[in-house]
Amino acid sequence: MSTAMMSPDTPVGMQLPILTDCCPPSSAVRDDDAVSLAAMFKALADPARVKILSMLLNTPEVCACDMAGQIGKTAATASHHLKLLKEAGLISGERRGTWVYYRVVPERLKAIRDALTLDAS
Amino acid sequence: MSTAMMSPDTPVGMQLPILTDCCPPSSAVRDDDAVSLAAMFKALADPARVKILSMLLNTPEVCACDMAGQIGKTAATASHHLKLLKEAGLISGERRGTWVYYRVVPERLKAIRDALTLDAS
DNA sequence: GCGCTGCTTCGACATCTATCTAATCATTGA
DNA sequence: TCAATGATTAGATAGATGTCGAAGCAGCGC
Repeated sequence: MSTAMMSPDTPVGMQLPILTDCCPPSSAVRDDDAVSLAAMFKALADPARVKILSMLLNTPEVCACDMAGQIGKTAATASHHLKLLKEAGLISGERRGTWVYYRVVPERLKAIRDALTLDAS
Repeated sequence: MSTAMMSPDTPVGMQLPILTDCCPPSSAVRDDDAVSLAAMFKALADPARVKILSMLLNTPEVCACDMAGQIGKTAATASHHLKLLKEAGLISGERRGTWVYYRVVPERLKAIRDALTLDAS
């Protein structure tokens, strides 16, 4: 596991900085940050949920009554996916009479985008 | 399922645009786009893989020999996660002698960020 | 060649997930 | 109140996933 291993020889011709250790010791993200980020990614790790989010990115809000048709699944399955997206904080739902309308939560999407942005740029 | 349903009554006081249909008929993303996007999200849907990616965002490249230690799992498990990230096109690995170095694929990250960006902004 | 070390693959197992049908809850209108 | 419609939940099931130990593969140094 090499806790204090010497640097592996840098091949001739490499212009990369020679590190004093095999890897930088800096821990990348805190454990709980990694967990919460992974939870958001997991919420998007299904084509049906990607479609739902995409619909909501194109339109201010979408009625649940059309979700099932758009993703080609039953209403129960659509409701399941909407629940997962809502639990991840990526969308919010509001009942108005008979129908339930969903919309995106922009701040959460920004959090994901920021986590995927290179430090150098 | 309402293929041509009349708009549900907009509650009094709503300032939202009155739609002529319950939902806009425009399909959000193509099926295969949703599938490939979901595959990338799935590749990030685990705290260990989020940590790995985060390490690679902070450093130009990271030796596989330290991945296991950083994520707190065995080398076999780390290799498994690295394989998934590589198969999703999010990272690339290069063997140089004894060690294998991984780095991020910036274009793929940008593709994800773009998919999460609101059309209005 | 031989051993050493690092990385990957294999096999197994417990857990989680997507999907459906059926049942239940919520709201409206008669 | 009752029936109708939309949304959610419950239960069941097939398939996917994370994890580990063990085995196999790839370089390096002797």
